[in-house]
Amino acid sequence: MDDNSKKILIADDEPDILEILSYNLNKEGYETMTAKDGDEALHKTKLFRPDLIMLDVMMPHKNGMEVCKVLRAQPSYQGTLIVFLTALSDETSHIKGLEYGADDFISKPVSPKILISKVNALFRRVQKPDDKVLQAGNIIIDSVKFVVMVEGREIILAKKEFELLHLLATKPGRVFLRNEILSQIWGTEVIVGDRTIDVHIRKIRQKLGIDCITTVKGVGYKLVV
Amino acid sequence: MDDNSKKILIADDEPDILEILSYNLNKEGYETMTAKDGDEALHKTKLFRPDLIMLDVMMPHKNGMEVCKVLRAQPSYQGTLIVFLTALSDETSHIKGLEYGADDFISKPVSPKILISKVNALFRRVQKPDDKVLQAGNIIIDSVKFVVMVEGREIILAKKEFELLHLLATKPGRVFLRNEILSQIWGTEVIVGDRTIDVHIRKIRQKLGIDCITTVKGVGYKLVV
DNA sequence: TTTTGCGTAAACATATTGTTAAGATGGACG
DNA sequence: CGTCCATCTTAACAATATGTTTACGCAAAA
Repeated sequence: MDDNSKKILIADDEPDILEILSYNLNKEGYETMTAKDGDEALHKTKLFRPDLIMLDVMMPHKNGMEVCKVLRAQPSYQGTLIVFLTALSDETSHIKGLEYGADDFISKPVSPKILISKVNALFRRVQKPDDKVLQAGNIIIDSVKFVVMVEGREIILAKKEFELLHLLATKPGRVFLRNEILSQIWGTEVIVGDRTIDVHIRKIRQKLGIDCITTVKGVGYKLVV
Repeated sequence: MDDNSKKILIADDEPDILEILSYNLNKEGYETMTAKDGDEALHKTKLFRPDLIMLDVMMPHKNGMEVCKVLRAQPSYQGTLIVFLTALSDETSHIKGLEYGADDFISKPVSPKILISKVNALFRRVQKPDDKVLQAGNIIIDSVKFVVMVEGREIILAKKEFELLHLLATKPGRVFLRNEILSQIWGTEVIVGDRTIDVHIRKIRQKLGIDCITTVKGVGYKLVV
């Protein structure tokens, strides 16, 4: 954080937006680069490995959602922060964006103050070490004791089940793509069938007794609070 | 170094303060969690049972003094350490804080050095002199006499068995990974087979006669209370 | 309608641990 | 110095929990 050599890629088809954003981020000490469409964004992401990517929702050659989906499906970019640039009114984009694994939204027209505070907050959040005790709603996940507490009951999960629930609980409400889950829990070398995740999800639902994991068809799973 | 794993709750409405404090405390080996106002502090205190609570005097939804007063009124939190975060000049807070049962004060802006030394000092002060005798549930482990008491019976364990049980009893409920157990009891140079741990666990279970050690498959063992 | 994606249960495969007994080691002691 | 004895470790096998696949059903989307 003191060495603000964080790299930020900004993708938007309007040159004015690119300029305003990079001007303000540069002033704050961030290193920026720009792309004018989705394909260029993907290409430059591979090249420069930015720490944060700001994607305009509406862009030529792959819109923001598509770029996000492509990136999130690859293990190497799952730690990368992704922020969407949306029109102020656009509510549906927020919902869809979360499903695809966005970390935040910035609405246009952009206020420099909000921009900076959001970006700073995101980086702050990321570098925090993983908590040993997670809480999401009335579920407490204790990695130290290796138990899950639900409504006072103490529930024992098998290892994979525990890991899966723990992953979802790191970002409650956010959807995790099936690819993301696979690479986080099984790693990239191991290859397991599609039904495997379902079965584990089912066991978790069964053992917890409450309906806390929601299926987002065609996308993945998320923990609801 | 010394494996503290003491839990510290930090309550402040300024994110920057939370970040600075938890960063420094984490680096020192403490486990931290945060709250952004008084109500959240109380809630998380009940949930996570921290060993020390750092309260900003000025917070939304119950200020530090109020939180302190609530906690001190309950017997279960009288052993909990409470520290106030105050502005440097604020003399009256010190006096009032002492009346409410504060254990120390840390003035903002916070110096990491002072922070760490104060926190360490507080824990040193409350540390029990007799950790030669551990108790977990109805099991008493006496490192001086080298015996274990279970339900009045005096049981003699072999050296390795004793060390293993003692290790588990230092943190009842916590899961110890097999690797952890190996490095703690056998050290890093010695290499023993996987079954060795199992056999010792078995002997302990057999000798104690009660089922106090739980297997967490794929992870390790823990002592239940 | 056809296709796609997910839920479910049972069968199957695997990994991890429990158990037992048999060497290996080293100290105590005559 | 040799014997006894407790402890530690290992190997072999049994038992079980866990993980994965298969097969099939259902519902919603194309």
